[in-house]
Amino acid sequence: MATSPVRKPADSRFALKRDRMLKAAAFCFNQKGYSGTSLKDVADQLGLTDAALYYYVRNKEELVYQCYLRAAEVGREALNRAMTDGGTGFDQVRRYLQYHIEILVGDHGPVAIMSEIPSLKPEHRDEVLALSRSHSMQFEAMLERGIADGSINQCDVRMTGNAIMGALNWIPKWFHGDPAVAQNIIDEFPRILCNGLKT
Amino acid sequence: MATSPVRKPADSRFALKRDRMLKAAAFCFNQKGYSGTSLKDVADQLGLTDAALYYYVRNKEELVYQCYLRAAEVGREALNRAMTDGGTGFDQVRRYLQYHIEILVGDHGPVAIMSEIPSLKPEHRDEVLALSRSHSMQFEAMLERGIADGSINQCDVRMTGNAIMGALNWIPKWFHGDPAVAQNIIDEFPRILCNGLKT
DNA sequence: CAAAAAATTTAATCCAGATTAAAATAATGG
DNA sequence: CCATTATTTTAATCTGGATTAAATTTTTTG
Repeated sequence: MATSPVRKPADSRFALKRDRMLKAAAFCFNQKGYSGTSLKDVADQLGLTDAALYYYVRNKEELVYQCYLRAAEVGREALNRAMTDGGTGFDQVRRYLQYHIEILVGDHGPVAIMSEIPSLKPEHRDEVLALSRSHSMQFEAMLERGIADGSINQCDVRMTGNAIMGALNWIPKWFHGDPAVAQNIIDEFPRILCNGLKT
Repeated sequence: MATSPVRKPADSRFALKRDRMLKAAAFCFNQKGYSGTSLKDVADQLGLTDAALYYYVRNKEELVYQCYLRAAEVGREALNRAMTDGGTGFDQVRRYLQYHIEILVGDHGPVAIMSEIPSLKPEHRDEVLALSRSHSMQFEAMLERGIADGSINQCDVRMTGNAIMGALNWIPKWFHGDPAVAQNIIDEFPRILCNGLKT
């Protein structure tokens, strides 16, 4: 039962296809919601049959779950990059937004909005909820560091965080892949969302 | 076939119950999405049977449709009140946000987020889409007036509008009716969202 | 190339939840 | 109190779409 020695090409192809699938799913979920998209919708995007998806994922619920995990990771990475970049709290917030948005609208393909966490099965729901909360808390902490170092105005970090996250989370609802618009978002959103934070 | 003369009590009761139903539906839709909520979910909130809902509405699709119409009207009213209030563009934006948010989180009960417009049947979809676009355009026009009168910073009104609307639309995703939080949102959100607009 | 493994499809099955029709109950008006 | 209308429930039906199993095609490997 020791893991088979190599199997490089097959595995990497599997991972690649699975990735494409998750992105196709994210795209559909963002448009029509989790329950609103059928597996056929996702399969169509890939030129596959709905049944084929089961080769990559246990069931539909696991598909959202994986999408949400990926979304959480994308957010976490943006946050981490921004923190290691250093600078004032304001700088970090600004960079976090830049990084996160670049991925949301960039070639990494669509990232799922976590808008139907309640539909996940309890264990998954709890896990994703924890990830989501953790992300919010880290962002709020970042805001607080900015307030402490004087780069960000005194404010209610909880509400400010909710406002900014809302603006981010809503992007996939109106952005549909036009590269010109993507560039516009990348250029404008970090500025717009940070403007109100300056001291 | 002339409309019956009076029938006051019955009609008003019908309208009232129908209103409650729309709010219950909006609540469910905001949590679990349109396709994700069953008619039973909505009926349970009202202490009714799922079949009873058909007395008030033709079918499930019409339920969302009505919810979205109400949401559109609520937004339009907030916008109109703000405009008739007058003042600088900035003042108007600020008041619009205040009015709209007060209704979103206030006693008027939950207002549906228009997050699944694609699920509507074509005629309804087009109509709601038109209302939604009209709202966005009016809001952007308001921003432009602010820029023209010097009360709002030069900015990309399209993106700024998208950012602010996103923050608003996301509120029902994390606000679940706690009055203390509601007050907090009312107090903070208009300030937060307007802060970045000032000249 | 031939066997084995991987990937996908075809063809059922199965079920939650929407919808409907008929029956039952509640409210109202004379 | 009766008759009528309004409201709700009970009990089917019907269907889209998830899921599964078996068969088929494609790819890999020795």
